[in-house]
Amino acid sequence: MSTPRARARAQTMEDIKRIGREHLATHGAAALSLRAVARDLGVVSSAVYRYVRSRDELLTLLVVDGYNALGDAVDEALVGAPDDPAERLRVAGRAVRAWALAEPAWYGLLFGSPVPGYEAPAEQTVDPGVRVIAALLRVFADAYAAGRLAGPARPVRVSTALAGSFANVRDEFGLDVPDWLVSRGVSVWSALFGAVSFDVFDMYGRDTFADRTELFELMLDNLLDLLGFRD
Amino acid sequence: MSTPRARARAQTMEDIKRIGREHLATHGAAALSLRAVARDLGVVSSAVYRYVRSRDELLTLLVVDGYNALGDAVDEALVGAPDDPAERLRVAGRAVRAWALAEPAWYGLLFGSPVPGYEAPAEQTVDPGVRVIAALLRVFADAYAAGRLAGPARPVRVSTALAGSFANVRDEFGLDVPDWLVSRGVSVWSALFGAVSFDVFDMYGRDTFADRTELFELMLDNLLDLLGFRD
DNA sequence: TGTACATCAGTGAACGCGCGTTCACTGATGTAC
DNA sequence: TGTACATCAGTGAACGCGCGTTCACTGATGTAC
Repeated sequence: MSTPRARARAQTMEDIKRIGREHLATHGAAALSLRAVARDLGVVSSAVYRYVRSRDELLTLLVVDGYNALGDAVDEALVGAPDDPAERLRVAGRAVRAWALAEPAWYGLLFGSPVPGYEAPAEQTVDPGVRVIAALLRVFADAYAAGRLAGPARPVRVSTALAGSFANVRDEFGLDVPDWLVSRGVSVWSALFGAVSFDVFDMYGRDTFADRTELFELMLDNLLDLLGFRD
Repeated sequence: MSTPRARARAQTMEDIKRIGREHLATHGAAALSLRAVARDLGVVSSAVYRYVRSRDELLTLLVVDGYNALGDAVDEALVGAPDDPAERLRVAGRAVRAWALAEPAWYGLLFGSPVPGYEAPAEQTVDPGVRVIAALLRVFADAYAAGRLAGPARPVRVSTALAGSFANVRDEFGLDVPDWLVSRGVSVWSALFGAVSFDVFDMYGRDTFADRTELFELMLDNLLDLLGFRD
């Protein structure tokens, strides 16, 4: 089907992205350099331009691949998970953390400080970037539909403008959940990534907590409470 | 008291740090360059070495100043805040967010992806770095002492190792609070910074939420619930 | 099946640029007597 | 108060380095007839 040339090309493309990822880890996103990638690829620097239009385009490829790798990790973890929504939420959270700890630099490219002078093009990055929150929202909606969640003691008041945003979210993801759950869901989402970032970026002191995995499990317990799971 | 020369030196030092902060904003931490700072200072590049031993030392100065600026912002906000612990927690959270939005690059230096090839020296950065969580823990302990918090429905089980870490935290900050509150407190802490990072680093889509300040207020409500505030 | 042509991967030189850091120096400011 | 010396801010040249990107090119691979 494909010619040898086409296969070689695909292989080289993969090599470039792999080397790019390695450089992310050793030198950081800001220092990602096509010349250095070319060196590791064993090729003269201008040759890389046959594959990638510019340094920024390579960054975008890595961003898109990264969101997809993370999305795959979460989706795969959920495929093997039990039906219980509480447990599925834990499984998804653990998958995010495990992936981030395995690929700290790649995670940093996606969720760390923005790379100066580079803005990820929305057309290419939004869809993959939305996969994790989409998966989480599905779990939230399932928990709600199954009557597993206790609503707020006092009604959650949301302005018309923000209620409109919440309605858009519901539409986009095809959900049927109340505003209070959207509010809690967004909180759980950002809290989850906050905990993972603190862990990956080493914001707790080096040895403050003896067992960070256990600490994360406590965080998951707390997030389940926050979402409203009845015991 | 001080000689003109000493005063000029102090002024130049401040200028260097100010310019460094500006470069953080425009070019990012990884691209912070002593030559560029010298250029903006209107001085030949080698002159900067009279003030700063190396590029990394300048980074460390900015990190320390950053933690202190954030710590000051939180402390000052709390000075003017009411006694109610719930409100104090909100005030502290808003202060963190406001500072981060006003100084996104500086915030990114402190809480974003690590700068490749640079590690902040613990001796200088730990004390200032710990100020915000110290302030939060005091609020948590006050809320607990005032009987404002509901404990967990089911007991929180913590391994001996992690319980030891929790005990160390209690000692270090002179607190008298149960393990479940340390667990929730750490969660609130990382969740708060997760929400602020999502906001500052633009991880929500550009226009997903009509009013991010209001969204953050909902997050604060949720964090208060998570901590255990009775209504 | 063989040939002529088109496509394309990779080369090597060049462009103009910026970086951190060292060093010997000049000239102004500060200090001890 | 005046002078001799020490301190120190800033200069300018140099070191060796890496960067993104363009361009004309060679030679191998693929394709149309």
